[in-house]
Amino acid sequence: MRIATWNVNSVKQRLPRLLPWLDERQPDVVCLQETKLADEGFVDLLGDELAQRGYALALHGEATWNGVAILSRAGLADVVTGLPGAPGFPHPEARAVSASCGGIRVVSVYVPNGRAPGSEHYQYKLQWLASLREMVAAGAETTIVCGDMNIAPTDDDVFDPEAYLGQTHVTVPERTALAELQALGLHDVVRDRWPNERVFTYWDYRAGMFHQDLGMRIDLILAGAAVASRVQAAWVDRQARKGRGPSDHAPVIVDLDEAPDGDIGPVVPPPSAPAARRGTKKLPQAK
DNA sequence: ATGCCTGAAGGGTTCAGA
Repeated sequence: MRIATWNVNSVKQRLPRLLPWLDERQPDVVCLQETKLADEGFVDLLGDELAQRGYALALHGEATWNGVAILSRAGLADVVTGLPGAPGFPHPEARAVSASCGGIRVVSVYVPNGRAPGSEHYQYKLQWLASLREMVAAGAETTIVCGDMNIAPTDDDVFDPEAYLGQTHVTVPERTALAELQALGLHDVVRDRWPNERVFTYWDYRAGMFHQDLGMRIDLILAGAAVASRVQAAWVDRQARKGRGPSDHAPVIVDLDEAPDGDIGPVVPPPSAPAARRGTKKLPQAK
């Protein structure tokens, strides 16, 4: 089974990239973030296209901002929108949706940005993460949390730690909140697979940041033990960040072996070649 | 000089993003 997560930065703007990407990568489950569309608009825009490809939808969107979804052709049951008890800003925002897909509890999350350390939005981010942890704690073993965490787990996950001093995404409280979530038994499958590689998932649109590979790794797939033990491959699909009209985030993809009980296997054989491996050469750092 | 892009809302500009 192939599971992917992608912050598309507007599903409406990304349609010309999203549909070909689905056809090429053939994910069985897709977690989307920043859909920026209410559920009715989502269905009107691409409900038919997704149905043709065999995907069932779990949507939790709103107009203009945020918005998450799960697309699945590996089963879709027990959909829960939002996080129980999660704070709002000031009202609850569309930042989480969960569903059971092929025996796995899949959670698609778009963690609040935080804006500035110490700000109201930053406190909101930390409280929201505590609510996420509480929900996942109910069954972490068979859960996979996928999405834009808006936290770089370590300094190895940013192109230049000094460039982010005093900013969100790298502060100790944020990293602690992420570590507490992972302490439930969730494995960071991409870092586990590529422990010493330069791996990013987000590059700012401006100033040729992608071209220079000046990015951050903030989109994560965190798998409970029963899921992590099945990981065959885990990688960032940098191809999707190239070319015309990309999102500023790249998809993250994980392939799982069949469950030991034969619960579900891949519906379509996954493509053979992941994105080209990159070298480990250190690149010039931004000023 | 965080607002060098991008997207959204709504209007001839502002806010948000990380």
